[in-house]
Amino acid sequence: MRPYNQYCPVAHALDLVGERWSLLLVRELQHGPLRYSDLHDRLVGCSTNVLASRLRDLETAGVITRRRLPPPAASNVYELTESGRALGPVIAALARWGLRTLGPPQGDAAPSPGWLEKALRTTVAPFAPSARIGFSIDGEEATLDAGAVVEGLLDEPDAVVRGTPADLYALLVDGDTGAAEIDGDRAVIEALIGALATTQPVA
Amino acid sequence: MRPYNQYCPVAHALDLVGERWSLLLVRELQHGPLRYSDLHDRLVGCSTNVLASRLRDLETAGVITRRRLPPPAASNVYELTESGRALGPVIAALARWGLRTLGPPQGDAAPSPGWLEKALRTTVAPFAPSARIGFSIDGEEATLDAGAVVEGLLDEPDAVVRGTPADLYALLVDGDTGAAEIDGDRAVIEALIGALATTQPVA
DNA sequence: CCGCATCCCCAAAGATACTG
DNA sequence: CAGTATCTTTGGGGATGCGG
Repeated sequence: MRPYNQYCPVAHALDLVGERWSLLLVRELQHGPLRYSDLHDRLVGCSTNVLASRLRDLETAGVITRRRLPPPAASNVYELTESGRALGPVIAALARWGLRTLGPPQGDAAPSPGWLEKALRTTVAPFAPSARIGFSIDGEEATLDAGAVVEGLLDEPDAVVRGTPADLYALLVDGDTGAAEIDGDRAVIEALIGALATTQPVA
Repeated sequence: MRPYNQYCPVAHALDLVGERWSLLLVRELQHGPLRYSDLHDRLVGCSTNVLASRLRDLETAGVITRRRLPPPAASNVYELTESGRALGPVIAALARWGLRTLGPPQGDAAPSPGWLEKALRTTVAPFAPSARIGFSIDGEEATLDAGAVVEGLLDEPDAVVRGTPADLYALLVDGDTGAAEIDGDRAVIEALIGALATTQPVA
């Protein structure tokens, strides 16, 4: 991309990660290293040449690293550098803003495995209260435990939320406590909703 | 821009403000409404057709509004909507990440009027301790007062920082307390540096 | 002047085929 | 699997024009 040529941290950041697909690529790598074809599968619509170009640019920018796995798994994986992981607050801020107008998930949406864990990690975890909240949504299970997200339902949660993706959206975005089934301490759920509703984040 | 077609808040946010110049345009409007030609002057390199296109798209997206000033100042101004103002955390997160690799300002840089106030507001204010810190940098004066930024030097500050833009950069980004001249309570300056450093590990 | 719309040109994105 | 090569299409940059 042609640089903006402005001495401004925002412009400089966009010089590095402002191109099309760049931040979505970083988003995919936030949950662990991936191979080229994994990335190509997840970034539907991103053609191979564009993906290769972005990987090169982001490596030059110091955001990602290419690493060759040791035999017998002789393949390359891409992973975030420390600088790339530092983009977490940027992704989270974008996610929270995007939620304002995203709208609830449509019924025919078939999310990919691990979607719940990733969704909680990027948009909810940075603002979560120090409680243990389990989620069982449409077959996926994850637990928000004092700001961290783990797979499955941990023992002795303060509360557990069950329902569909649309129920989860209604609960966390609209604050509609009637949609999902809530077991346990409803106060921690209210606290979570309140934390998400306040619009002064960035952790 | 062609949409990403992903049910993801990040992708949706980028569908709305991910195009070239969009976020820089929002950045310019963060400190008050501006006219078309004002924006064109500040976004050097953004051609007129692209600027007009972005303004239309952002208005459609509900991020900005066009308003006709009453006579005799019969001209249009553009200003952020509530949704546009909600992009503040996104801009701030990008700014903080961009600072990691931006580097100190070059000597021949002639910043625009009000740069200090804007810089403090976007990158420093969200993380400032509850103190009154004055800044007198290269003729510009501003005060950070319990998270708010005002023009000029307020009375009875806890501390005052004086120096060049490069000194300010060295102080706030590198944590180099030797560059700028610091009057008053150095502890609040240390607290500010600490608050900036905790969420922004400099490479 | 201010606020764009038009036109032209080139760079970048999308799609597909192909190769080590 | 991990890209490169090639082609087409879209979008941005720059200049100009033009009505209010």
